[in-house]
Amino acid sequence: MEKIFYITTPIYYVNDVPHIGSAYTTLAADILSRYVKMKGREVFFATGTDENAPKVAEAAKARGEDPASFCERMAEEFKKAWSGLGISFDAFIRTTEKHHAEVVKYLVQELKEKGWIYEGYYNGWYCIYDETYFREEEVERGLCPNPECQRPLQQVSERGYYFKLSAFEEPLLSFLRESNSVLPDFRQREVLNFVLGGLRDIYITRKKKDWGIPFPGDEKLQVYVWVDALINYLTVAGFLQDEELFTSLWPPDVQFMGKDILVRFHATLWPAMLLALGLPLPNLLFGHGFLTVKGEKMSKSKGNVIHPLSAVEEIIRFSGCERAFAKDALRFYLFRSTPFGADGDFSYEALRACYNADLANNLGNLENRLTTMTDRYLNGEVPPPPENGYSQRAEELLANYQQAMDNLAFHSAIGDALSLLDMANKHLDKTAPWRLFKEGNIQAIRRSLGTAIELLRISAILLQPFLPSASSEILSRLGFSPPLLLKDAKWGAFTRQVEGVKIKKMAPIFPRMEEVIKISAQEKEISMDDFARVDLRVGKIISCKVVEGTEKLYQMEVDLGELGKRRTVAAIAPYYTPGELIGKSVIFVANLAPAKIRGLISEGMILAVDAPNNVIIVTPEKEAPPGSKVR
RNA sequence: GGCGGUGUAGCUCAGUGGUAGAGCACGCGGCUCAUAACCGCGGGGUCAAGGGUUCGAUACCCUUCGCCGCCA
Repeated sequence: MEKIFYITTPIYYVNDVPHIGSAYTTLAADILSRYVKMKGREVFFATGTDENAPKVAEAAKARGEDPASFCERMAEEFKKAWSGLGISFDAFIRTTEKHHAEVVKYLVQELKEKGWIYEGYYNGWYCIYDETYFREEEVERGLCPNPECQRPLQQVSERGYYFKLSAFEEPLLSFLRESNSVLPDFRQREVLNFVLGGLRDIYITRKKKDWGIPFPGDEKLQVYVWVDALINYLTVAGFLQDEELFTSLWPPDVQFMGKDILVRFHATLWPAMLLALGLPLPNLLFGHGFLTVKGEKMSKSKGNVIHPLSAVEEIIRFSGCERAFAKDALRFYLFRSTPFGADGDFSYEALRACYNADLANNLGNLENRLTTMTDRYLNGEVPPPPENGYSQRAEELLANYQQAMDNLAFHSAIGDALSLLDMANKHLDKTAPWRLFKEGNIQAIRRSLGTAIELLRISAILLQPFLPSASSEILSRLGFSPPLLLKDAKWGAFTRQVEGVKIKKMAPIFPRMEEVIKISAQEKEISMDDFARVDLRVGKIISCKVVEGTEKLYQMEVDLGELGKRRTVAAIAPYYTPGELIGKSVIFVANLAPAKIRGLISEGMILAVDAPNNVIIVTPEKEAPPGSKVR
């Protein structure tokens, strides 16, 4: 039996909601998965969530939530996000699954028995916040070396266990020197340099907490989360549970990850663990780059984090395309605009440019003009592709595409597929079926459209991994039944159509995006127009009383002059008495959509300063008549 | 500090020992099947700077400067 092609993504830390970075990795895996399936091979694509870190429990407790149900909820968030992006995985592992803990304990025990784990003392520094240990030489003035942390460290000396990573330098080097063990090649060099610099044994236990996997044979300790996390790739493949599955999967064919966890973990600790266990090593580790936003690192503090699902919403909003195609557009943009492996930049401007140029003008418009002409000139009947000079060029591009895909050069594979569309557009211009129609030359029209449609058909097949829904739609509109395989992408290889199908003009799949200004408004800055939409007015509070059954809420009536009186509810009772408020002039948001608060209608909002432990009402510096505009 | 990479048209990037290319953007023209689309043409670059090798370098070597990454 042929080995099942096994693809993994890292498991994602549940403390964070799915962001564009994790989406990027998972999309890459989905793209490869679809490509391999297109080659007719069986694929197993696994992803999941990393839930055993102590911080996860802390985060849950901070929200007053039980860690288990917190993880449950977050794991669902991830699944929802992936399906919202059109990703279809074959397995989803959560490291809090019971079976995973069994696998981890079993393997740790095995490593101990084989002598790769030994007991020892850990002397050094520990950062409570980062949950990270540091060696003496890494630390200055007792502060955390992580530039974003820099908190005081604890000096620790504790008993625990080490994994003999240092024993694997030689075998690791021979693995890492293989030509395609690590990609991109520049990262392979980084990894090699790292290992050549010498490996230290790694401390693989932590003090036991009420969250995490206990260390076998020592109740006071638990397994370091990275050891636990890496083992997920074995668990999800059926290790110790489904031997048949496991033998048909192992080792992974491609393991995807961000560059940050390639060198130390996936290209070093992970293969060393496998070597120690006597298990085959992964065929390929791929460390892709990061996405920045307008050249800046994404971070919560900068407020520029892109959430993949909201990016899909934006695409829908600005183009009006269907949701399934918006999902396609996002993944297409991500892999079209940045060579896979390198760092990339995300911006809605670039997304729009890419969407319009490639998807609307090129692909979508070509499909549209071809279906229209087939409908009008040929009564909806798709002509077969004639043999001509295009077949050879199409074959060359197909070969380039395959080579690119096999090397995970998604960027250039997309380029090859798009070249076919260019050829089709040029061909139409040269042969001008609309002129042939006026001349009544139906045979020539059949040849012309037959050629262009075949180019589009092949291109749509090649684009299936990148545009799963749109490709499928295009092929269906042309009368084929997707999904088609790579072998169908040969010139004239697949002319079979759904019986008696009539091609008709349909609504554009990718309507153009026109609204540049609105898009920029989605980013950090808002335009003057956006600000002007807020109707700020001077208002005079004319009544104020506590909302029944609450301690903090006041219900007030505000006089807005020409706009009349408005009711509003505000949580300012701890800071002002009704007497202080009645008669006061305030700044009021007059065109806020009405909301119901505690069953009471609130028809606007009073502006107030959110000061530490205080709330301060904003008032005009001098008296102004109620209803005056504020700008 | 060590190692690796990179600096080419407004933007994103290809590229080769023989005096530069693509896509996007921009301008003009054509066409009308099409989503102001598509097709054609065009402007625009001392290929970071300096030196060397060579008949000849953007490409090879050295130095400097800028940026990035990995490690320490």
